[in-house]
Amino acid sequence: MIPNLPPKPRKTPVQARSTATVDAILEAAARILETEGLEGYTTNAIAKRAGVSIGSLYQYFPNKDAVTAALVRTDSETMAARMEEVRCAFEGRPIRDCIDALIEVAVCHQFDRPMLARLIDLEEHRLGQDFGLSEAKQRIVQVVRSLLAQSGLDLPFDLDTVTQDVFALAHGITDAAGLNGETDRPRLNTRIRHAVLSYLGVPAS
Amino acid sequence: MIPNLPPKPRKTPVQARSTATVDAILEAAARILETEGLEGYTTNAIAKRAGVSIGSLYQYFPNKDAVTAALVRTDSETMAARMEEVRCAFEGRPIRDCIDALIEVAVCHQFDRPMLARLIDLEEHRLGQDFGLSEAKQRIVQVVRSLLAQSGLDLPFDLDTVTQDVFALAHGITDAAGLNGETDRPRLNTRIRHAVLSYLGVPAS
DNA sequence: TTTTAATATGAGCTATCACTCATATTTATG
DNA sequence: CATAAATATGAGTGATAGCTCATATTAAAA
Repeated sequence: MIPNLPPKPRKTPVQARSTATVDAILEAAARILETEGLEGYTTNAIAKRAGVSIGSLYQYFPNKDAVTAALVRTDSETMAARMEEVRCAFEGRPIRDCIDALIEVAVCHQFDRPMLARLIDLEEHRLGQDFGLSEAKQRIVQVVRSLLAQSGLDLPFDLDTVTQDVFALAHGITDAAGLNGETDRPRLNTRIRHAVLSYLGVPAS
Repeated sequence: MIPNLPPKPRKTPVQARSTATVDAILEAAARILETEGLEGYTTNAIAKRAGVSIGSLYQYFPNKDAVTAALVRTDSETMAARMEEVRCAFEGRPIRDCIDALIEVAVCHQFDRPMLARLIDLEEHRLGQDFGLSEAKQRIVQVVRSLLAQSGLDLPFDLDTVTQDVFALAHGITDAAGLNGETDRPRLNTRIRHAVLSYLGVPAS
């Protein structure tokens, strides 16, 4: 008899079509962020581009931020999975090769849709620790952290700092390149590899 | 008799009090972006925090974007002026020292108000080439570009690429540190200096 | 002082956005 | 088939944002 104040969490899709609806919504959300930016990023626009009614959207997401959070989470988990996969595949092989492959993954993730990556990043920080966004991000960081820990390299700063900085500088270079309209991904990879390896103090090949 | 379709450009302040009004508006805009983010960044909120009526705001800015553009321009011009000043002051002295000082300026600009810097950056790109924002940014880049050109260093890539990447990686590291809540600026300077110098191939001291 | 220009005000208009709900349709279940 | 559960719909609602305008106040000009 207690008036359910927050009936927030909505239905979880059980049939195939509702799963498709949710997928379409997230895909549409990403495309709108990418092409229209935050200005055009409205729930009505998302539903429309998804080919779904606005009512359907709110049957699976309690509010707009929940859509964004789901988008962020999907994005992070995809990234985490790819990074872990690479780490696993390069077990035992030279660190340089693994770093190369990880850079490839990170760049691929951010460089093809620079505006989307940028806005997802922004929203991720705005939504903060709510919505439990950070788990996947932790996994991503952990891949690189453990790689560096096992590398035997003489790091210029403590492990966590180096991990963070390597991510940050790669992210910064990719972001600038993407917004600058560059399209040559191998070249970008080369530059980032140079920045990362020289930061880490790995001697040039 | 032509119906002035775009009566957009508003009054330019001539008296002292109106100049103060404009300044208050821009200062309020910055503070709101910093503390409330884009959510709370409304013209009514800006006017309120500036201690000014909403009508006054629209007497000097044709629309909201014009306020943002003015904020971005002010920000860029301040940065450009400081960079040029440093460049001038370090004429003839070792490149390493000049780079250090430039990093100091850049970090100071971004690290103390990370959220503001981030959102200004975002809005700068959204407003694009309209509003003539890019002039100051060009000046900023030119300072580093010319420094590198005269350095005699054997750069790892072409001059423009290196200039862009050095900015981008410093920006990325600072951004991450700021959002991470770090407060130790000297330490951050050290890390960025390491990243920049090793990217440039300057031998460790 | 009188007149004119500059500046300031804020209630209110319009558009739009996040979100609801009553209803309809589709799928699963017995 | 009949019944119930899941899913889909979209017009409509309340709130708020950007912005206007008629009016008031202050400062400069004559």
